[in-house]
Amino acid sequence: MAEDIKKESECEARIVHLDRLEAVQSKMPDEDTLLNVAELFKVFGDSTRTRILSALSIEELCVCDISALLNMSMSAVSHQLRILRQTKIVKSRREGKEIVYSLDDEHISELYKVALEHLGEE
Amino acid sequence: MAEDIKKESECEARIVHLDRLEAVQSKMPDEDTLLNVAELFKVFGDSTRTRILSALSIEELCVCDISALLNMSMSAVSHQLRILRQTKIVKSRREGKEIVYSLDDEHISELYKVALEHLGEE
DNA sequence: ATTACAGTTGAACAATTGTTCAACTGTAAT
DNA sequence: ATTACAGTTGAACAATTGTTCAACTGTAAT
Repeated sequence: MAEDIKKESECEARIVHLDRLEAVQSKMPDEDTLLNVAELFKVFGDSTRTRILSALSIEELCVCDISALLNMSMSAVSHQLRILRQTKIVKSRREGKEIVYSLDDEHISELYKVALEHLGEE
Repeated sequence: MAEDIKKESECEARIVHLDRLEAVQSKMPDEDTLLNVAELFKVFGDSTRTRILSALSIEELCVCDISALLNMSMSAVSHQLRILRQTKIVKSRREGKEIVYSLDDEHISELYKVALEHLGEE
């Protein structure tokens, strides 16, 4: 309904094409889904994390290795790995003193590949 | 007792698996490419921008419409559209008093779709 | 028991970022 | 010329975020 849109109490916006708006609104995914999409992309949207994912898409690595590879402190890497772990993008297992990280899902490297393709073509 | 214990370089990291590291390093894309990937994802990684892209993937819209759809000020929307324009993700054209925005590239909606799929399966 | 190592974690800080506000531009109609 | 509208833009502010630092945990070897 137009009720959802037309609510100028706080919003200053005027509706120019009401028909279009209603069509678009009915076809859009719900708010929650879009929030999740944004959240997923946000995790990918940091160069440290992108580099970690790029490395892990080739081979599993321990924190120490990643730290050396990126030339960053283990602490900094560990903080980022926590974010990747919490969003189910990487998983970890202990192996003696080391903790080995790998991608949690093959979907992840696909997303990464699609982005690379997009960049490669312009 | 001034004993000089500290003698390491800037990076504290030790290399644990030199062989692995070299293999991974040679297979990783160059620094610049990874930066671009991160930059692209970063643009997608904001819920306002994700919602704009979701809407534009259905139909082209003017700023006023988007503003009403998202229930946000035109200024806020315009700021985000500028970022999307600068990264070649959307394009705009003037039509009378309005400025109509649309997706610049079909790749964009594909990336968006892959992300939706990923979320749908867990 | 003690030591060394690999990694984690919270607090603190600096840098980045999204939205608001106010002033502005360009177009169309009066 | 003036007015109204659709949109843009820079400065300012608050909120978020990435890295450092220091203290900590867990495992393995002495």
